[in-house]
Amino acid sequence: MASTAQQTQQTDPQPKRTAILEAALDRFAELGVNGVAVPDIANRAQVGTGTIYRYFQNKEALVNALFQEEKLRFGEYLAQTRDRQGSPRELFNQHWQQMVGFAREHPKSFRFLELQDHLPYLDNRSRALERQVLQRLVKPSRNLQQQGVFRTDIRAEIIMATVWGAFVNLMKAERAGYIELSDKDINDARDACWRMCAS
Amino acid sequence: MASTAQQTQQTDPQPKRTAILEAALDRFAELGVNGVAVPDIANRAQVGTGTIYRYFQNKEALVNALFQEEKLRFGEYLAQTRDRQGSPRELFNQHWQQMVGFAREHPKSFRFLELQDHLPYLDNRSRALERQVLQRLVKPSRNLQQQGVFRTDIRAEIIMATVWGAFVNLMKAERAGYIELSDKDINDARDACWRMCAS
Amino acid sequence: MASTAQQTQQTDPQPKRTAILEAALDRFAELGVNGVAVPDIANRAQVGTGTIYRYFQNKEALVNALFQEEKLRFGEYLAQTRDRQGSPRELFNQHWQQMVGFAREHPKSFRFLELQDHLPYLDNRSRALERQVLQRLVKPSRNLQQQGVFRTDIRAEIIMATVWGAFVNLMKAERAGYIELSDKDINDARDACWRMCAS
Amino acid sequence: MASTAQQTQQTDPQPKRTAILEAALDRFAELGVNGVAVPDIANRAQVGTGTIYRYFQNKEALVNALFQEEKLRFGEYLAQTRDRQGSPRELFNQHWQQMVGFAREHPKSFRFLELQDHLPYLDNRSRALERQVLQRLVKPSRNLQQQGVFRTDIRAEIIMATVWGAFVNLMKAERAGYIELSDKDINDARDACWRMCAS
DNA sequence: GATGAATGAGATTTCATTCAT
DNA sequence: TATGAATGAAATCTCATTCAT
Repeated sequence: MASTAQQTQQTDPQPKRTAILEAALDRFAELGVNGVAVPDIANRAQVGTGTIYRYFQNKEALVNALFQEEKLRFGEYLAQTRDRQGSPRELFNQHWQQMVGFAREHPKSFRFLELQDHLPYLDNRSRALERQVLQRLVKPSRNLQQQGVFRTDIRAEIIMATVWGAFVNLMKAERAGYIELSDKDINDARDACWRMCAS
Repeated sequence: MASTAQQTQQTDPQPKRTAILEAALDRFAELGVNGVAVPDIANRAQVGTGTIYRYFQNKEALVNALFQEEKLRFGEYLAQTRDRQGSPRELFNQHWQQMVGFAREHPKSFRFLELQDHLPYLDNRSRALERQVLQRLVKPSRNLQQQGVFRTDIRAEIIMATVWGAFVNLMKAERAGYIELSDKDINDARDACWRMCAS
Repeated sequence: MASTAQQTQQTDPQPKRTAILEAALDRFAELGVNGVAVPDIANRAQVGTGTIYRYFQNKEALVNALFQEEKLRFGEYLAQTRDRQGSPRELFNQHWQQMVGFAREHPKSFRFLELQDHLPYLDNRSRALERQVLQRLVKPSRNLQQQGVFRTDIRAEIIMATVWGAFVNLMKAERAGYIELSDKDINDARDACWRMCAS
Repeated sequence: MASTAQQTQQTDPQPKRTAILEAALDRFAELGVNGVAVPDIANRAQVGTGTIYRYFQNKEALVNALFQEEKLRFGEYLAQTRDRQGSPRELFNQHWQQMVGFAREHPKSFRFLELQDHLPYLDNRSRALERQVLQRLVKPSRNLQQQGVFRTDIRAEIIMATVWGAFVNLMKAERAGYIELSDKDINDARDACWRMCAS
């Protein structure tokens, strides 16, 4: 694709910033935010310690910037153009597949975003963004309710929180080594969630 | 019950240890394990800092001990004698209510156990215990499957992880201020989960 | 003297705090507040670095505490019981001698207090205390004015600031190696200051 | 004068150097030498950070260069052509007015030069220059002594240090907010100093 | 010459842990 | 056994200086 070709030609305008965020994601996903020292991130990013403080006011600001970038990346991933055709059931499956796809293709991002507790240091912008991305997940539920496909005796927010929680916990249990997830398992869970919502 | 009466008369054989664990839960639930300094725990427990190290080898051991105590408390809560009579649906509802009850009656315990990421420092014992308690949640699913009440085309572990994840995420979203949960919402989610599992 | 004997028997209730303040005065007097790192103070005080932060919230608080202790010490030095007899001129000379005595007996204290610019980091308490000690120097001027000994066509504050400034600058010039001060020089300056004020 | 007219037409041969020194004086006067980071000076001077190091070997060299420039400026200010006529008293008053004028017209310069402690980093050239400028203040005292106007029973250096110290301390107390100085106060102090010296 | 992003040594500060009492 | 003052290793962060452009 032309756009891809162009992208590869475009040079990152802030390669160090990018390297820092990548390194931070890498370490945070593995050890948690508090398990990683700033110089460790600098090392992995092949950057001086002080450089991190040129791009981010302090460690907390770095965490929030990373959180926001990854939440946005996640939001964009979910919004990827996809076949708008198909039955509601097929659309639901596509949605689910999108969630799986993100967790599989961006495992560090997923671990950092969803498997850790950031409440103690997230700033308002981060929390607003998280809310906003969650709202994007609520919308399809609401649409399906209006189409009479999803039950209407339950709030769309609750449907979303339930499905999303189910999904995240599957990933969490796999990550902790408590279960192994085959493709069938994931599809089974998907179908169970459909049953949960369908009228 | 006599045993209960006795228990209340029994003096705690290790009151300091208990005070430390209580204080630790209190602070950990609010600020996360890494947000709390050991002397802070000692202060809140009305105990010398060094005393903590008489009962626990180090901070990590304290975290693991607390995790295990609370997981056990949670397991026992779930196992509380209840009406074994009733339809499968009623039993499921009782189960769900048990989960809600724990989260409501022991909010600190719930936050600490379920809303934080402990993977980086949990030891084998803690992880084995978590597994074990999760298994207790799997069993009812398996039973209901064997009775033909739950669908059998999906593994009991997956059912459990899904329902449990749905529940935890509701609590998480409430804690983060992203949704407000009425009793109806919680019951709606319960019924949705039932639909998910029932054959 | 009995009081002295008692003092030597009294043990300092906070020997570490005292050692830290002593070490800090020592280094600050020589290199200025910004020329000294906290671990240097700790080393000289034979104390762990962290110990300093048990007694003082941060470096700035240490500077302010030291400033206040030394200002007080200076104030007390000036207030030392002395011969209340004697002519105004003799009293003035005693006053001057007191100032000389402090600068000579507590050279580090004098350098730290008077030859450095603390404005950028002094807190309100420190500034209030400095004001207060300066007021103690204003009072004798005012008294002598009321007795008709000092001229009254000039504000007591101005007299004080002038005499005190003259004295401090003599010490400063000596410290910088720009002049050498004999006893005669110091007495000459004293007499000059007397002429300045006397009616 | 022709030379002055030319000077105003001449473009500064080193405008960046001048901008750096101006910016440094500005910041140093306010925050002290150690309170100002080199890049801050560069920003205010509208100059790249590295540029500072083209004109000055390091920060200490910059401080010394600035100190010397300002001391010279002060020396020149004092030497400004003035009415050589007039009684000794009038000459003394003119001298005093010169000091006041410098402090009022070049407050940053005055604060930097006189209200801060530079001893720890002044180099030999700076200290020699300071001595030299002070000598210029000593000379008039010596002259007046030789004319029999000033008392001769006190060294000219002592007279000078005393008068100068009195003056500086008035300014310092005003700067610290400890006193407010009216024109009358300043003139009163001047007259007091005259009395100090006059035979 | 001029720049300013990048650097890393070094400063400040925290906190898990120890140990004398 | 219990204490909590003391510790210093390690974390966070700053800033004088360099160097590729």
